[in-house]
Amino acid sequence: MNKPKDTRARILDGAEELFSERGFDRVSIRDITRKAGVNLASINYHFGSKEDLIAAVFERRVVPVNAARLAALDDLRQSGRKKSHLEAILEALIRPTVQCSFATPKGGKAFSKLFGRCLAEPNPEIEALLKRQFAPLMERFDAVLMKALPHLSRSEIFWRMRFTFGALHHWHLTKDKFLPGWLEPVDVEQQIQKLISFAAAGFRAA
Amino acid sequence: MNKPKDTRARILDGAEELFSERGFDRVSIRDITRKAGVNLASINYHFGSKEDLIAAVFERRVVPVNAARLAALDDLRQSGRKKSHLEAILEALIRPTVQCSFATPKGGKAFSKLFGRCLAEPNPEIEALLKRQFAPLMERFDAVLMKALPHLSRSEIFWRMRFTFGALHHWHLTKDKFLPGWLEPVDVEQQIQKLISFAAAGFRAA
DNA sequence: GCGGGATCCATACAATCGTTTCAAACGATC
DNA sequence: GATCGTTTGAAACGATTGTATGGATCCCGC
Repeated sequence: MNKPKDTRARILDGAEELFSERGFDRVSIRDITRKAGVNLASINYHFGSKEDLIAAVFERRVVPVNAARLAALDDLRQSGRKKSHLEAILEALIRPTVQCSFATPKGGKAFSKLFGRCLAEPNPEIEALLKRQFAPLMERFDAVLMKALPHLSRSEIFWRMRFTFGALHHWHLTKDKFLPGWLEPVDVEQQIQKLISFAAAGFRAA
Repeated sequence: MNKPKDTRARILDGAEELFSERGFDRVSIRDITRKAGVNLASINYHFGSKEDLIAAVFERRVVPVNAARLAALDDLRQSGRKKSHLEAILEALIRPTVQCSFATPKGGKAFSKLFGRCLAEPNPEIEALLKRQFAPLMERFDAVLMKALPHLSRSEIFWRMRFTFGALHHWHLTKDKFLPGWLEPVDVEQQIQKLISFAAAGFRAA
């Protein structure tokens, strides 16, 4: 068994699942190593500290998602006409996360909650991480949206962007919580579409 | 100094501020008692446990806010015509929290963050508290919205309500975070209006 | 002014936290 | 097969956590 090299990966997987369920502070080093079936000291050996493990777990998911968002934005600029559809811009923001949340058989559920949780975490290091990962992203979306909606002020776009992000964030965080029994099930595409059309209408409000 | 009776209140105030800044898990009993200038044992004496203190801090703010929401909904039904404005319904949901967030000179900032944080907390007791406080509220809003928007299915209303709540929640949580320097300042009424018009447009989306 | 319940205080407790240590086991290289 | 750096293992560290205890102090009704 116990292949030599995958200790790192097993820690990351176990940590992601536990973090997404309980948050960073309510999961101990011992919980993670127990779940991953590795030695207690291996987290500090491979990652340096718990904080650094958190950052590694976080970045493993967020970096590719944000890269996909920027790539979608680039595709939009190249292929499309001068002014992009509002819906297409919002899709570039929304689709990568929602898709990733539904995707990987085990990581999906964890990713969704993890992603939502990071935005709510009081941990100052996480906050710095967020800023680093999202500041350039937001600038790009700001610029594109200002071209698509020239009648809106920059501040107005900022707030509507924040509301949109809030809807997306809260959906991730409560993805499978507080759901009433009568609710009709939705697949990935329907969920993406619901988010896009809600946000697009919000951006188009008078 | 040290009036005899206000130890409880000083604990609640100090705890609220600290909780809202750092979250429940990153604040110790000792942090709270130190800030409140009271003895270490007084939290367990007055509240029983840290969990119970959290519940007390939470309910002190949320109960009156949710009561105000339901009262606003009642006013709407009595004074208005059979079908209520969508905007008026959303105002009943949004105004109490935003107003409370801007209101009390010191509690306002804390309330806003505290309120946003509760919705993101992994603590299972907080989750139960939330369910107890918000389940009846959501049912009432569901019913009113179904009358106001009869062409939407119940599931559709559920999701748009959740997106709206997400925008509101995220606004609370990041109220004074990640704000760019060029952003124009907004007062209470403007902020409420922005939230309402965004959400209303989302509810009216095709 | 005195008894008694409520409150406060200093301190101790057991448990758990993240991290460190150092020796043992491993894997590749020559 | 000896030797190297890398990885794992069991145990212990000091610090911090929430809570419990028992005596001092206060306040109010009699």
